[in-house]
Amino acid sequence: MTDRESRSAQLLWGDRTRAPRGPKPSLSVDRIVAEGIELADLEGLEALSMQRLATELGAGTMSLYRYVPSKDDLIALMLDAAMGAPPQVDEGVGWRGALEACARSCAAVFERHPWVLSLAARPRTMGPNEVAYVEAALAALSGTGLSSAEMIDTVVLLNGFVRGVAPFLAAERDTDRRLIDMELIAAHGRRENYPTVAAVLGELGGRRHRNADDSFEYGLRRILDGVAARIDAP
Amino acid sequence: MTDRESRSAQLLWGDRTRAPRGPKPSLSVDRIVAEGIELADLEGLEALSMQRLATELGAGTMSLYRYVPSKDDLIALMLDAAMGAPPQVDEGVGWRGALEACARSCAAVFERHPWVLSLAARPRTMGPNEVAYVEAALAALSGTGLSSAEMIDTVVLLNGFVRGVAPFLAAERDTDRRLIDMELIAAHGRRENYPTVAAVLGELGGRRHRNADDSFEYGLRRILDGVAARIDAP
DNA sequence: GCTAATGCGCGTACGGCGCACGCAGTGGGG
DNA sequence: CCCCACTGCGTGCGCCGTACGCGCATTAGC
Repeated sequence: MTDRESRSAQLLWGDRTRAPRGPKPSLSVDRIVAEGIELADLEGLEALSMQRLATELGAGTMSLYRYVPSKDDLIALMLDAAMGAPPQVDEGVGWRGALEACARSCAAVFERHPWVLSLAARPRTMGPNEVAYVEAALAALSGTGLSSAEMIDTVVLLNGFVRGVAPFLAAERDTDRRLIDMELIAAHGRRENYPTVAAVLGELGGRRHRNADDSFEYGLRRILDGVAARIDAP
Repeated sequence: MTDRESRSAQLLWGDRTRAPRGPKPSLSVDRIVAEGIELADLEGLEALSMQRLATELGAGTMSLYRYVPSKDDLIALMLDAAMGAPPQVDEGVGWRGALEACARSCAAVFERHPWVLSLAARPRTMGPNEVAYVEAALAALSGTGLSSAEMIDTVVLLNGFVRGVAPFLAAERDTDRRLIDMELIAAHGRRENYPTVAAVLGELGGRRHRNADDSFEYGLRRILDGVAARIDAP
């Protein structure tokens, strides 16, 4: 419980009621966080500075520090707020349907807020919404007969997959930016170092457009098939 | 082929021979990149500044820019260098053994160089080593009867899993830092919002230490099981 | 060996960053 | 009504990435 994390943890988990003494605040943590998310969505995390954010809010730069202890804490709040609550799962869809719903909802968040990815890639303390996602996934698995360790590992597996593929999906959706730039490789005479890549990409280039959703669904199905096999035959 | 990417692409993919005119350089791109990796390993990416790096190398800050066009380009070079070459795969281990070797080697890199994770989470242009990993994985799958699209999707799935799961593994290895801090949640009276999480974590807390390698192996097996099912029954 | 061309190390400077500090003013509780 | 907790925010500090250009080392061509 160091100072550094207790500050952001207090804001993440504590209530934000303040003593009604003194003048009314003209801003609020929620408004700052919301504006920060909007700015990060529009121009990326690197465009988010306290000065820029304050300007956007029509306030002085230092005024923000009345609400948020540091930029890092603000970003932690933005991360959890951007996640939002996990989806409501219909009864009767089974563990598989529930996990699919969680995974798809999570992937949708990463698509809407790409900057979340680089933040979620580092170890941190999860906020209420993030833990709620874990709760939903664990609850879905609680009747399957998996052990506690296996349940956690399954959630880790699924969450890891969604977070890991998101950059690939983003790259597949973006027709300009190529993760693997075969022209660049060929231009430097390295094409023969990667024969299989060249062959596979060449064959695919002839086909109609690569669909990022297909990649996601393919991976999701393989994972859930593997988990199902484990559940059915322990 | 914008200016911004052609610069780093040139360094990533081009040869680094220089005309032998003028005085001998006292540094080299490789030495700068290596020192940058060491610094990032020891103190994290946020401690890596050009001034700090130059001091570490016993050079003036601006001297680095004779070798590297910008900090971003340096980081791109560090990323690919930190990946290293993919593992040599023994003949006869089959597609499954080869993919396992790639996945484990990749995970080892992320454990040695945690800062790579936050970089790999954003869309970028892959370097020679990264593409070599893809080549190795695709080559392993080339005799399985999967279509080109399915081969790519499988590589994306596996790579996504390894990258997504790495932060969890790091958190499991770190006994202090908790991704889910149940004491913190309880301290704010939110424990009852997450009954399943509390139950599962409580049951696990009684057991001896959580092993990160177990989580990784569990996920890897489920994924490969799912892929095997697809290969055997198309 | 001389000269011109070239690449090198790096000092200086600029704009922007996060944020510590402290001041002036506001408005509710006693 | 007065006190003081609390507000917005101006100023200033240290650090950041890097554009620019100077002085010098080194080599190619003569």
